[in-house]
Amino acid sequence: MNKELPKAYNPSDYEDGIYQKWERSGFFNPDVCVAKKICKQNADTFTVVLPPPNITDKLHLGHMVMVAITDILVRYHRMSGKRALWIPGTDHAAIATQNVVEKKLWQEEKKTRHDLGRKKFLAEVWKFVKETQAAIIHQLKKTGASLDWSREAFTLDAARQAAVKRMFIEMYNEGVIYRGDRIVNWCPRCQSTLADDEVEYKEQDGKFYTFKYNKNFPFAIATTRPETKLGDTAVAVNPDDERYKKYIGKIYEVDFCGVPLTLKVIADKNVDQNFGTGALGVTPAHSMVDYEMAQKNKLEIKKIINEEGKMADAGKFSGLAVMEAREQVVQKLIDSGLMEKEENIKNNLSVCYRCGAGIEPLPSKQWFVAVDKKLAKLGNKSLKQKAIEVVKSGKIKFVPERFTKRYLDWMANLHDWCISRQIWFGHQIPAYYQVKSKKLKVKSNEEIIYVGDEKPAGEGWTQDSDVLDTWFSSGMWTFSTLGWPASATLRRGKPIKTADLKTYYPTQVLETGYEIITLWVSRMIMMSLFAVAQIPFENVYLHGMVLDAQGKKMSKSKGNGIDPLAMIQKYGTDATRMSLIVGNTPGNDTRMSEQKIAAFRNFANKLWNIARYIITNYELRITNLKTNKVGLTLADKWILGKMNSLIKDVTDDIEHFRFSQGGERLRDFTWNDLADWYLEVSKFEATSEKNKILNLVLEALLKLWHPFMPFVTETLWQEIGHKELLMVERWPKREMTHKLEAAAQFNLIIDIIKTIRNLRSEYKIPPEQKVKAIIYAGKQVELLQSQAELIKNLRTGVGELEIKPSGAKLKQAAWAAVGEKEIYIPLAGLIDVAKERARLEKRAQELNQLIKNLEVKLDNEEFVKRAPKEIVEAEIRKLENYRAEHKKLKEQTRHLK
RNA sequence: GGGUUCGUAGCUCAGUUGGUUAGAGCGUUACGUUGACAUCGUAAAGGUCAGAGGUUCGAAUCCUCUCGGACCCACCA
Repeated sequence: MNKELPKAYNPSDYEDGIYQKWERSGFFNPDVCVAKKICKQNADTFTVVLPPPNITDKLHLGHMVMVAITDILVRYHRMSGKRALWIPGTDHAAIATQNVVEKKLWQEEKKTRHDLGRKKFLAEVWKFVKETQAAIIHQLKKTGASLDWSREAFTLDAARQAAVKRMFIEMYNEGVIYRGDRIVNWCPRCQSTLADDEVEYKEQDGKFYTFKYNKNFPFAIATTRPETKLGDTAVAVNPDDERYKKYIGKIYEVDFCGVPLTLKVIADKNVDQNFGTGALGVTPAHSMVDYEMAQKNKLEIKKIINEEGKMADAGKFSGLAVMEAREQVVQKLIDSGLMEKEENIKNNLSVCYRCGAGIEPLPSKQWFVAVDKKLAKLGNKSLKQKAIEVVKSGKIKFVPERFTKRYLDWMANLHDWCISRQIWFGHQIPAYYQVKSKKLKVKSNEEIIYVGDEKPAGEGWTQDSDVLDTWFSSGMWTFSTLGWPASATLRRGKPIKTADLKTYYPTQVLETGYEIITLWVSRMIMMSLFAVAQIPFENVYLHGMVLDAQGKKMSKSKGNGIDPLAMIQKYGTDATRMSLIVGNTPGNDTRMSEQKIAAFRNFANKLWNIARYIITNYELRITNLKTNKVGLTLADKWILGKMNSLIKDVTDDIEHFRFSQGGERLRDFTWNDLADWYLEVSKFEATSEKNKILNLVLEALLKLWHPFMPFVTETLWQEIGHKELLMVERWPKREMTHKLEAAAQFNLIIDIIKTIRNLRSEYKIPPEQKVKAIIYAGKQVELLQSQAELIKNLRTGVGELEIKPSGAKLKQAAWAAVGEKEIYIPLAGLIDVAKERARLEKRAQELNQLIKNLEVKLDNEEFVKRAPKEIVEAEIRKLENYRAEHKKLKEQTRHLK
């Protein structure tokens, strides 16, 4: 006996200490591994960047899925001798973070950001950032993530700020970034633009008006917003619409409610002939769709609603609120007899997700990334073309594959990416404007633009007050974390590599959620291709979302998230991780329940007790683990064979991202093969080789389990007495040849034992009563005789065991067929003959049917001709087996009389 | 409206390119357990693989449609 271990594994007693040990070892950093000769200088690299969690919130279970899966990969590759690097970091999440702080500020002090001013407000934001950042990092460590903290990054730290600035400047100089007009979603109350995904749609009752602009205009149009018609510059109809064909191309000067308009009739196939009058007034400045039409047809853009949500440049309506203007326009149309119809309809109103105010689409100057611009450095292809190419050619693979299609579809329809945001927190755009004259109020097109690292010398320069879309900086995450750009080596037009970038790029896997393929994955691909002329990662593994027990999305706003830390505290990190891995297949959502975590807590304890049993009963840390083949029992060969194929299968599973299957496979081996059978056998087989085999199996098992359950395995590894860390032990290889024969033979023993137990249970034989078992073993006599003691010992309650080569006459007996063998256990007086007969007859009927079906099948010429040979042969064998079984059945039924 | 995807045991999900009698965990029920483990053991019950049709010697798996759910995109002028 070596050492006392507690009866149950209590994770919280060990986890923090283990993580500290790992961290202090420095082995999370592959450079340290090389320096300490854990892996070779020139070993392959395996790099992953952690998708940086938003600092708006603590981690939820979705993050933990990501961490668990990636940690399996990283730990596996580290143990396989690679230079494994996993880079941690957090995302500043510009809009989201600013919103959180603004909300807090309003709740606590009833102040807006404008009350504080930019500088003070940003100080508040940074205070918040520091707090949540620390919480997130604490959580990441609790999950056991083997992240290299020496390379920790933040999308808004100094290095990343420099990188972002450089990227912007480079893209601007290449003409990929430009400034232009665009319709934005403007919230008049928040005084800010909203991203498309921040717009919510609310169904409401509205009115649908049909009217003519004036008497001179030949036909009527329909709209829900008559006041915007003051900004119309065209009327669009379907090119196939017979009613309006003759008007296409004509220009009308009309007086609309006292405001002069110039309207061109244009054709657009997106106009629905059956909706309204089949004609619509085009308002380029205040509708996204209309703006696009205006661009296509080179129409004038007339802005008639201002940032306050009031009419402007709209004749006598100027200064009115939008709703007032609508009422007046409607009244005017009715008075002049132009209104043809007013219908009540339901329509979707765009509202601000934050304040619920109606959104006004407005034209505004924004910065864009041109995705269609052909670039010399990309071989005269555009970012979009290149980004499609690298996926189509298979350089970047998606797991599961179906998301490739989603990516390609989305990319194909990609428009220029608007990267400016009218908020304060984030990367301020490194563009400076100089107005020609301070006295004159100049329009934007009279500004001089300078884009660069510093404010240029001279009078009157002001920096663009906008900041960049948060995805701009996170799009650079794969290379900005690896030291891009090293300003010293910076050369425009050439791939730039610093030491890290050279060594660890491109990364191997990106593990993320499928919901951000479009937002993030696509941007990373484009930006990496632009900046370093390489793909950012080779594989994109997409996990599903973690849903709550009701199948609802866990979200901060709903507050239905399960706190991972609470689960870790209660059940341990390993159990929590396993519950997220098993039953979670790529791309599919998974529901989470505490019960499932509890099940894996039980399993961790099982593993603990397996090790505890071995540690307390056997000598450990034997240096020479080479087993002597002569001394091996059947069970030994069996478990070694099983272990051998386990190593192969689990390795294969991890390599192919089948984490759930790998975990299940390991659990089955550990629980069903090792604990239930081999350890039980070992209690009765005190052979000389047992010690070695148990050492071998336990150590290999701990290694295989380590990526999945790092804490309990490392703890046990230490308890065994290893000074080195399991984390950097070498991944097991198949060492023994696969003992197929032994496997089949021992499976037979297992079947026999199970059968005896079943019979005892079925016939309610009390446990203390010994029975006599007679096995008609056929050709397996020798084998069974050699295992006779084992069969008696393994809780079968067999007192006397007879093994006979062939069938003898039976009296009253229960029986069971085991493969081709039979076991008879004469139990006079205890047997329910009627029940047994019924069972036999039922089976005989089943067999009859099966045989009939097979005969029909084999008579079918088509089948014999066309089915693969092996299948036909298998079917013939099957038929023979069924017939044999049937024959035997009949005989046995006779014995039961 | 366009697209993607899913529907398998009471619950949560596996089921690799079609191929013997469709699996696991949890839950349920019964029985058991003083020596690694009540965080345990042995077993049982529970499935016309959403429905209909088709392809095939053979379909949970491929195709079409219907029903139901999830998500993404577009957005009703």
